[in-house]
Amino acid sequence: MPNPSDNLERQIERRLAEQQVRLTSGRRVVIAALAAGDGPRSVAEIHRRIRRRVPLSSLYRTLAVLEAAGVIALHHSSKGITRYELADWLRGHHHHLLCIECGGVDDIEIPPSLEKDLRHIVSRVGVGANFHPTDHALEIAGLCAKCT
Amino acid sequence: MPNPSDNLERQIERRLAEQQVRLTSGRRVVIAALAAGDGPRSVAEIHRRIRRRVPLSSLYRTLAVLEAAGVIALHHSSKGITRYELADWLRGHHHHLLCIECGGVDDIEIPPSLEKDLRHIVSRVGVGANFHPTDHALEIAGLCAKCT
DNA sequence: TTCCTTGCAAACGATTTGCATTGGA
DNA sequence: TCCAATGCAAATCGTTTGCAAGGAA
Repeated sequence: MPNPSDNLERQIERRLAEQQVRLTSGRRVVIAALAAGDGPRSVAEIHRRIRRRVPLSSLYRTLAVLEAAGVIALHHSSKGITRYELADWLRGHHHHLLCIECGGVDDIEIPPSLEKDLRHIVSRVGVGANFHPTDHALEIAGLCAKCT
Repeated sequence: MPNPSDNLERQIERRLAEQQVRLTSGRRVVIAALAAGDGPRSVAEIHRRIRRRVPLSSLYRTLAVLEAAGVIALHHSSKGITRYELADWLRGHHHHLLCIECGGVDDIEIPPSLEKDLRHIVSRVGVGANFHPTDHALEIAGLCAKCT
């Protein structure tokens, strides 16, 4: 039985090969840590999760390489903390829930009908502002289930 | 004829007085710099704009105080740059346009009907995710008029 | 072999803090 | 007056880089 994350890894392998970027063991470790999460992770969180098997400097370089290759994407949230997550084409278009109590960030996929409405809003705003939208993100702040 | 920014300053004075926070000359300078902009400003931009009359360390402290008092709000955008702007209750609820070419960030107010649709989406997403929304932000990335 | 990648340590830029001084309510 | 706010310099934090050593094509 095919494991969906096997498939994910194969997609990433193909992408990196196309871009002539080597998939080394350290890079695999970092990708696995990001794939395991259900939201964007900070560099410090990734570092902790992989139990420091990849030194910080290499971790930063790895993240930069993967971002340039389009495998992961940056997310900017509270307190100037930079977070990374798998790119949309790997994990699907989604939005974020930011808890104002615990500071956590979670991914959320919204139903197609709502996503359609949202795209409609974005395109109308773009026309009105003489701006050409290529992407959008809805960030919802509030209290998560745990902190309610 | 009353100047709208006089009114703004009075609102801020009242708010700070309520919170027993002193409105010193340095803080006035910083607030004026933020009120003059039409989008969130980075610390470096503010520092330049006030011609270094407030040293960096004091500027950081001032921004922290104003944020705690609810007069200004943080905004997180590309490259881990932290930006500040007047709080929503002072400048009205709005969203952001992020240019992927020049890195600029601009404020945009969207028409009430679209804002209503957006609130509707947010509340439906919240219910579905067992999350209690208190605020939302639509960040639209793309090409600004200048960079098209 | 030939580059690319890694690890370490040092460098860097942004932000924070300690402390003595100044200034506002 | 009296405590909060300021300015400076030093400390700290997250991130980047130079360089020599290790590893994959």
